[in-house]
This record gives sequence, structure tokens and C-alpha cells, in this order.
Amino acid sequence: MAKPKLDRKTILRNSLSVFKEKGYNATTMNDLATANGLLKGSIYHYISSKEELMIEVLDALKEHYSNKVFSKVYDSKLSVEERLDELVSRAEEIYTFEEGGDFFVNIGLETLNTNPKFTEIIQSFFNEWFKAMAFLYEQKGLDVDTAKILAETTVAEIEGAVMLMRLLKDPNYLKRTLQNLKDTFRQTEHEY
Amino acid sequence: MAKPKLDRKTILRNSLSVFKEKGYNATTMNDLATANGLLKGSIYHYISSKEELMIEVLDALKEHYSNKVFSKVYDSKLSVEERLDELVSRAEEIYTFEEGGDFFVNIGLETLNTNPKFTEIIQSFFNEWFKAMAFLYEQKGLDVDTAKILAETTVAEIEGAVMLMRLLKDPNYLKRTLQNLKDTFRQTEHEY
DNA sequence: TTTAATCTACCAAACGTTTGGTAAAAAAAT
DNA sequence: ATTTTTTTACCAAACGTTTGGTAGATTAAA
Repeated sequence: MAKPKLDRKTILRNSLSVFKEKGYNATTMNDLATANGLLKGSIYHYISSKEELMIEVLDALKEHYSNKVFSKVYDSKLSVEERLDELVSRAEEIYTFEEGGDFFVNIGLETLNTNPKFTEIIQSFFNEWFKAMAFLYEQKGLDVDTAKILAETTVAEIEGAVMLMRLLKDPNYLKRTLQNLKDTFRQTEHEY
Repeated sequence: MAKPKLDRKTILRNSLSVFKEKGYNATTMNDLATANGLLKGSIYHYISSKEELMIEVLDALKEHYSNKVFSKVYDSKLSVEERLDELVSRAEEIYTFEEGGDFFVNIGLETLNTNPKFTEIIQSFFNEWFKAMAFLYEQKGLDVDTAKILAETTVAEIEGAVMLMRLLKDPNYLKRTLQNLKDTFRQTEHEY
């Protein structure tokens, strides 16, 4: 029988989907194997352990955000407002259409005291997000300190809205927050 | 050895402490028994199952917030600002000094797709918080709809800050958010 | 002496992981 | 071009451990 090989990307995508729905601890190797069309033991042909798999998933997702989302912020071909729009619409797309809410927060909170390797990746994700957001505010003419604080507040607001969206099963929390972010961003004074 | 009987409150408090540190799935019955000074088998003298215990813990905590925190909002002996202060300082105390961050959010996200009974309690907690917060804004003269939206935004902001505080291990996120909340609340126009 | 609380010992099920083996595909040797 | 060898992909079964939960003996209090 001709056996089509699973490539890394497919495995990571399938596994992410399971981890998103069940979290880390409640996800079994059986779940992960099934999601990849395999039996429990067979998935060890591709991965070394459940923990390693999660680390790979987190790394890949962080890399995706760095290269495809946060990088837009430094694209000098776009206006400052357009850069924010890119960032916002990517956030909206990911939070709304994928089944998960914010994966980094979910896994981060669940494994905070048990899996320091996960925590490390997740923290670096947020620090990159802060940096991108702060850079945008600086482009608007705010001084470094104010931009930093405003960036952190913005991220906190978005994350809080995502959480409520998940828990209360109402997407309006996030929609409203993102719209509000765009509005107040436009009102922020611009340096010419 | 003298065996003093454990009362419900102590059991719930000890168990809460474990659940806060490890979450639901990573907490074992052994952990819970040890935290109560018992061996695994003995704790079943007090509880019927791990799931039932968690439900009791969530219920008790929700009841605590209703009676001791949110209720302050309706206390006509206090000024509107004083009522907000009560709410804020309670929040700060709980989030900062207990080991856990926001228990409801942590457990809510972890068990969202696996334990609907938990979700139900957690949702009702947030709805009570919304109601209290909206009532405060109404006392400030805002119309019902605006007050509701502002209340939800406020809760989202606080929760986002608590999450970042936990994940990045920096209490400043929350402190800043709560200070900001008090400031903007005072600036909101008051109806005489 | 009765009753309540705790310990010890245990169970069945589920967990993550390893093993022995098989069949097909790819590579190497003829 | 055919055969032999090696590699790849997978399965079924089992491993040792841990899980939530139970039953009976033991201890302490009333």
C-alpha cells in the first residue's frame, strides 16, 4: 500500500487544533494520533514526546506571528494607520475563525507552574507583541515610556476581550474592543 | 493521635489553594488529600468526587464575591466613589496576595469544552460582576446601554491585566489598570 | 460500646511511551 | 531489468505508572 507521508506542517496544524480544543493536560496521545489519522503508538514515528510536540507547536505559532503579523508594523510602505489595521485584522481573523481563542494565554495559564519551557516561549511572544505595539505608538509621536505603557494596556485589553468572548460565547467583546482601538489610535496625535 | 474534624470551609480553602496552583486536570486527589492533611482514601469521607469538590469550590467562591465584594456596590451608605474603591481594593487584594491570579478565568478556559457545569458557574460570576459594574456607572449618570458596555470593557481590562501579571510575573500591569480605572471613574460626569 | 474519622490496601481504567513486527516503497547491487 | 537490501510508515499489543475511586481494618473520641 502506498503510504502518503505526513509533513511537519500538517502534524503541527492538526495537533494545534486538538490542543486548542482540550488544552494540554486533557489532550491525550490518542487524541493527537487520531487527529493525524494514526494510532496512538504510530505518532511516535514523528515526535519524541507530548511535551516536545507542544513546544514545537508553540514555537511554530510564535514564528508565524513574528513573520506574518508583527512584521507588518515595521513595513515602511504602509501608513501608520494601515499597519495597525493589518495587525488588528489578523488578530480578529485568528481569534474569530479558529476554534480557539488565544492559544498562548490558554496554555500559558494552564501550565504556568508545571511546564516552564512553555512559559518561556509564551512570554517571548507577548514581549514581541508589546514591542510591535509600542513601535506603532512611537510612530504616532508618543515618547518611549508612554508608548510602552499604552502598548501593554492595549494588549491587556485585547486579551481580556478574547477571554470574555470565549467564556461567555459572545464575539462582540472582541469586535468592540478592536473597533475602539482603531478609533482611539486615529485620534492619537501624529508627528509630521 | 487526636483527629480533629475538618470543617467544610477549611476543606474548600485548602482545595482552592491546590486548584489555583495546578489547575483542574493537573491536580490529583493525592494533592487535594495532602493539602488537607489526609491520605487519598480519607478525603472521600468529606467529598464524593473531584468534580463535585471543584463545583463546591467554585460555588463558594462565587458566593463570597456576591456577598462580600459585589454587594458593596449597592450600599447606599457609601459614596459612589467609595463603592468603586471597595470593589477595586478587594480585587487587588485577592489577585495580588493569593497565589493564583483569577481562578475563574483559569479554570474557565481550561475546562471550557470538557466540564459544562464549571462553565455555568463561572459565567454567572461574570454576569454578576457586569451587573455590579454597570450599576456603578449608572449611578454616575450614564444611560443603561453605555453603562453596560463600559462595565464589560472594564472587566475585560482588569482580566487582561491579571493575565499578563501572571504570565509575565509582573504585578504592575494590574496596579496600573486599577489606578487608571479609579481615575477615569472620577472624571466621569456625575448626576446630582 | 458505639460512632465517626482515618489508614492501608487495593481496583479498574487510562495515561504516555516502547516494543516487535509487517508491508510497501526506495535505493543499491547485480 | 531484475533482484536484494534498506528504509519508511504504520499497527497491535504490551509496558510501567498514575489516575480517580472503593472496601475493610484500625484508631480515636463520645
